[in-house]
Amino acid sequence: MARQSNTREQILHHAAHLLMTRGYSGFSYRDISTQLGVKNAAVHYHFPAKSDLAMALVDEYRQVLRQQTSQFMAYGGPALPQLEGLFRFTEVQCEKGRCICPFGAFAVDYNEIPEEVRDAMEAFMSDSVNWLTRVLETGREQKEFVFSGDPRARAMGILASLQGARQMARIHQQEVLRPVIGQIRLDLGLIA
Amino acid sequence: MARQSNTREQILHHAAHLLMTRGYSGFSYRDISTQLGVKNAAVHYHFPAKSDLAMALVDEYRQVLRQQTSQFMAYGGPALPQLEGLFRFTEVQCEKGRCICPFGAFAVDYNEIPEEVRDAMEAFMSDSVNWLTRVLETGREQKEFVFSGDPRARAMGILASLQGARQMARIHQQEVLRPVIGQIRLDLGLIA
DNA sequence: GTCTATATGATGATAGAC
DNA sequence: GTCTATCATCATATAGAC
Repeated sequence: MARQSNTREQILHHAAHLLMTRGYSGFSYRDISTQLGVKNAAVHYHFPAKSDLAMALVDEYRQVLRQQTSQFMAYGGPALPQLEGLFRFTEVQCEKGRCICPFGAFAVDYNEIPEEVRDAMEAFMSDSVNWLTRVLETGREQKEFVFSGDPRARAMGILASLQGARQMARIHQQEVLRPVIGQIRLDLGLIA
Repeated sequence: MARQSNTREQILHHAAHLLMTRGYSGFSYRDISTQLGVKNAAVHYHFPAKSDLAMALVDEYRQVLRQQTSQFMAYGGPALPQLEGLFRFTEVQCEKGRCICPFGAFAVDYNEIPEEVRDAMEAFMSDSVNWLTRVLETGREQKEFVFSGDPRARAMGILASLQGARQMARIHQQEVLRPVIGQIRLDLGLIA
């Protein structure tokens, strides 16, 4: 893979942050270009339309998750560290300025993004649900987790909790993410 | 309370829908005025700034929840119907064109709304958490629910699940809200 | 009291300079 | 290949007509 230009990387970096803090229709090319010290049209060179930038952002976020999950998917192994990795990943992203999930941001502006991006989001979400379902199944087989019901439904419930918690955290004065994660642990029999 | 003008009500109605489908910074006064057959400035008469409209939207949504909860808060009673009411309320809102929670929309655009609105949102969220905490506590005392751990943490977990599920539902092809609600029921001992 | 005409600035995007 | 000058359009918001 050819090395991406520095400007392109910087654009993606700033755009990812802006997406999480202001939402998709809440930031402009000018916001990015100002921080980079160039004109907004320079951003248009790297990403002709805003939807191209959206597509790149989804791809990038997808790769981040893949880096954390591909190993497990390929080789199997203990399930608990996988789950803990998901918790830590969420906590770290959440603490950085109370950022909401890029996914949540796109979900809100879902009707304003092109179908191509929506498909990528759907694929991303399917991957996430499949991965966590597999983690839960494996963990239950190996007696790491104790829970009843359908693993897939539980996977969806956990992902929904985390996503919702990240949004509530932005509004609520009180801590949200920590108790919600504690709750998930409890329901998986991880706390005596 | 003096009766509100018809135009004002209509503006609020359309704005509420637009908020849930396109997000706060995803709709404009023109979007509203066009649907009403007037000029955008007419909307500015009723709500001088967009933040005034935002404030009214939060207040309105808050009243909707109060209508469903005030009775319980005041008189006590069986907890299960309260919880079922929350589920039904969420399902109905979600089915109407896969609308996300107005709250989730505002959370994304949190950095673009004035402090006054943020305070109202915080108050709204506190009310919601307090209400559900009380429902869970009462339900556990009356043996309607069976669960372990802190009722408040569980209340936050449930609300986060529902909010996250509404967003996932927009993206995911597969059904999300139903399995997530099923999961909540399971963890409250409502399914044998 | 209610709405329309108008202003001012920001937005995404194009054509062309270096 | 990379960026700047410029555009048409849309945003929120004001001043003033009915």
